[in-house]
Amino acid sequence: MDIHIYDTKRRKKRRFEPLDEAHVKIYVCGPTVYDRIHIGNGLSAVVFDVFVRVLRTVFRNVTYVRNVTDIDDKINARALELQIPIEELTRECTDAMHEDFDALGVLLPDVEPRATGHITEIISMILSLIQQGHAYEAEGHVLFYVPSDPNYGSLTNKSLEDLIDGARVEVAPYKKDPKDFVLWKPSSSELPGWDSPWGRGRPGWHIECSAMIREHLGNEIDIHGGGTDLAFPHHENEMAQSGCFNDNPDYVNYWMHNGMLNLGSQKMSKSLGNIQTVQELLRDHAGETLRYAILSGHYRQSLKWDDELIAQSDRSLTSLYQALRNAERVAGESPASDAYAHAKSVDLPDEVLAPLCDDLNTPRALAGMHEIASKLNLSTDVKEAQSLRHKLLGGGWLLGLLTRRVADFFTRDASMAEAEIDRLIEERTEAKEAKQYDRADEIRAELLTNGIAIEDTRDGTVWKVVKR
RNA sequence: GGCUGGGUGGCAGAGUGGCCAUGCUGCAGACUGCAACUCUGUUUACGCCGGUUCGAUUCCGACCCCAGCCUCCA
Repeated sequence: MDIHIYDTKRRKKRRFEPLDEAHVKIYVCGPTVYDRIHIGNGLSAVVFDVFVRVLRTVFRNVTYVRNVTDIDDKINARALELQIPIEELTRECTDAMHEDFDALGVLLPDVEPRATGHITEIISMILSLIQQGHAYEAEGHVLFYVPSDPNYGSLTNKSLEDLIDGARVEVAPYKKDPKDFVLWKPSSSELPGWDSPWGRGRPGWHIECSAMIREHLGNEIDIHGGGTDLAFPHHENEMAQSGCFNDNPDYVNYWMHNGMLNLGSQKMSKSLGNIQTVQELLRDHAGETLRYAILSGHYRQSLKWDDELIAQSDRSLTSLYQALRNAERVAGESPASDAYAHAKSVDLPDEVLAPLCDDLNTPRALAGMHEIASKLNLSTDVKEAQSLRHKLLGGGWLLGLLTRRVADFFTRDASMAEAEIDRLIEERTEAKEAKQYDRADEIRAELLTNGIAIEDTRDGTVWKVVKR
């Protein structure tokens, strides 16, 4: 099946043609680790997680690299504030990030490089850029000389004049051109630093990605992803560095940028302070619900994040699980979607895979999931029900949903002991048989007070935990 | 100001030159002792003004509004 991707640089949807069919290479910018990640970071991770799942169903061999920025002025400031070593801060934050991503159903990338592990590669890349006349040293700094790159601005369609007009950045006196940006800067003795030809210092933000891409994926890659807020200046600068280094401005074949998550009418961002951490949200909501909420909008659109979205997502997700639960009466116990981890595209439902291949249209893929679920609810034939369930779970695998066992989904966090619930249900069944409906309803009300709702099926009564 | 991307029914959110998106919610009905689950039906949609067309929410043009980027940010 063909995959189509909206390419930020070309500003249109393009059919995806890998550089090498036998090895697809994708790189995505991960977060800077100095605190708990917020749900906007989670959005980016979930989006590319689904995209990589799709790539893997179509292509045999995919290498997915997602970096961790572990050297940065904010990290230094935060470590100072907490009075802990920088390494301790970044290690703890990275662990916490893994916890949060895992709760959102995000699989690990093949490689998760850290900036601090690539200082040698960074220095050698800077040396080459200096040799080629694209960078220069000034007062212990090394700066990229923007006028040396004829393609600068081509990713985000910016003209150099516009950049100067709108410049809010402070122009350091040692810059040859106001647009020049830092590749290397000096470190004081109390800050983390590495020896370099330009003295003890640390790398700039943009060069680390250039170096890590080259180290782990080579001089040309298929896809580069990240949040749309990174397009400028981060990716533009990265493109300048890698493009000039290789003399190939198209070293990235497809640029993909996810839209921002909004809280109220504004982008959720640490600098605005309007963030919700994944950890906070997980206190009240299942990670799978948050994932559904993220996938309910198209990745390039901004997503309005609020309680209503989460509540709707929870109900919608529940209806998918309900279809699986209903199907168990026809087709037997259901596995979780993880069982489909190694499925290839031929086994996966077209209703879900086709929209995902079309620029990752997750809202339409979810519509496909609900269409399958509706058919499953109607099915009374064992074979048909099993086949539909197979499709639903296959689609669930692609989206990273339906990962829990049905029984676990409905009976998680029960406020009563299961034995007690079973006893009351049995008592109610007896009351019903004796036509003592007042007593039966009384038991049902008592269970509901404890957050337990019951459903009478033709095969007996089942229960589930509901939000009160 | 420049550069991106948007404005769709109560809410969220796809999509299409004329035919059902989908989910949630509301209402009505079936099922049920009553409910729940499920099923069926259903209510005011396509920012505004022109143009092209037999026909536009969908194509073209103008306008209004919103968000992102132009500083660190997924």
